[in-house]
Amino acid sequence: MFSVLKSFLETKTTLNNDAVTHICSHFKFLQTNRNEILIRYNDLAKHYYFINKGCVRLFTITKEGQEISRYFAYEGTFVTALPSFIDQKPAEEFLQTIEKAELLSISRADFYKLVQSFPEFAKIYTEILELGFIVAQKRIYGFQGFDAMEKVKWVIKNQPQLLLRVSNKMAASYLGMSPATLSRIKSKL
Amino acid sequence: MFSVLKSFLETKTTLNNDAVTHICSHFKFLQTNRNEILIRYNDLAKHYYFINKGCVRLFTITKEGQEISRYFAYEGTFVTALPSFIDQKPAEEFLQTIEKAELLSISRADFYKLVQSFPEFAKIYTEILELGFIVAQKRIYGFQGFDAMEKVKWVIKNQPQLLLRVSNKMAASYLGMSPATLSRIKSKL
DNA sequence: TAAAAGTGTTGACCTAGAACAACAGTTTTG
DNA sequence: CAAAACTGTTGTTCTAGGTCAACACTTTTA
Repeated sequence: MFSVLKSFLETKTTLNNDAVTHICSHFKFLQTNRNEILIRYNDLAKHYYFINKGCVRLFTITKEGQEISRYFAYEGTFVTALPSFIDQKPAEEFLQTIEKAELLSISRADFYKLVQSFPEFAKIYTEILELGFIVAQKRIYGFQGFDAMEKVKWVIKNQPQLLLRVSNKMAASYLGMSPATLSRIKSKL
Repeated sequence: MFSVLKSFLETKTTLNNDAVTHICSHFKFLQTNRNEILIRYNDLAKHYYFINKGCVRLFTITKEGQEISRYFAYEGTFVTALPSFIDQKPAEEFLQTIEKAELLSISRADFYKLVQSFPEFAKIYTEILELGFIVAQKRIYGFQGFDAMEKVKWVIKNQPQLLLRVSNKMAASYLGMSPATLSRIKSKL
């Protein structure tokens, strides 16, 4: 049950076995179906989720009612509505499983307690932030000035999982184009 | 000379006077002209800069030779090519003053030494990362699905300094539109 | 398991904004 | 301070990609 998280902690840190077990003990196991909502638009993000299995999506809805995908997270990574988790303001986004998933959830209070108690765990948080920052940067800047074809090539290169695991519709909204355009582009390679 | 940085540290942390002075002693004062390049495309970011006065821009150049602005930083904030600073890989972007500026620079080694020695300074680094992350998020998601007019309104609301201090050309490239389009939109409010 | 709802693909049309160009200021340079 | 280089604005033209619609599949629901 904690094996994925354990090996994550073991490869990322030098925490000993007891510490790892102690950290894991704060996580609650969570089975979900497809399309289950974990965080709603007006919620405060109260938990951090570690993905054991499955795929989780962050998205919003425009005033016209259209879903726009922001981010996809896969097994072996942490995910939450981070700005809300940090500042405890309304998320203004949804967190949703898009496949049957197994998650480990930790409360915000426990998470920060661990950050305070274990410098090695704090390091993981810093890494999450650094990585999140870098991925966000790459995403913005990688797309700037790209036409539709270039965006698709970019995503194939930088996030190869995406087009394979995610529906065309969701991928298209992530890429900022209509499903029709994405479909046409894929047919031209 | 260190007054802006000092008051920044004092409002953000509970560091005592000695610690603040000690931290400041690691920064080197730097006067620059307009349009001076601080970090080049293939450089590794070796310094963090605190802006005493002036405005600093992060940008890249497309293969067609067009400059694309990524980020603008103003007095009282830290700036560098952060992904490069973190990973010590080539910046793949330029850091440039766009006004006469007064900067305080600290070397990467000293910066991380301070992060390690002063938990309160580490907290500042965490805040920089969190804020950087949140701003980047807002920027991506704020723009998603927006047409040109909406982007301009967004930037007026969320980064009011931008249109006032930055040339139309730079602002347009930040917003992902041509200078002509930005000009036309401004004329319609 | 039949009906209903959702998804991917393709075709026809249309529009937001890019590209190009001309010109008036403004700033830089020698 | 004259010439050269840059910037902002506006008009004209052109195109990438959006919208709408039709259809075949697939998935969900009752």
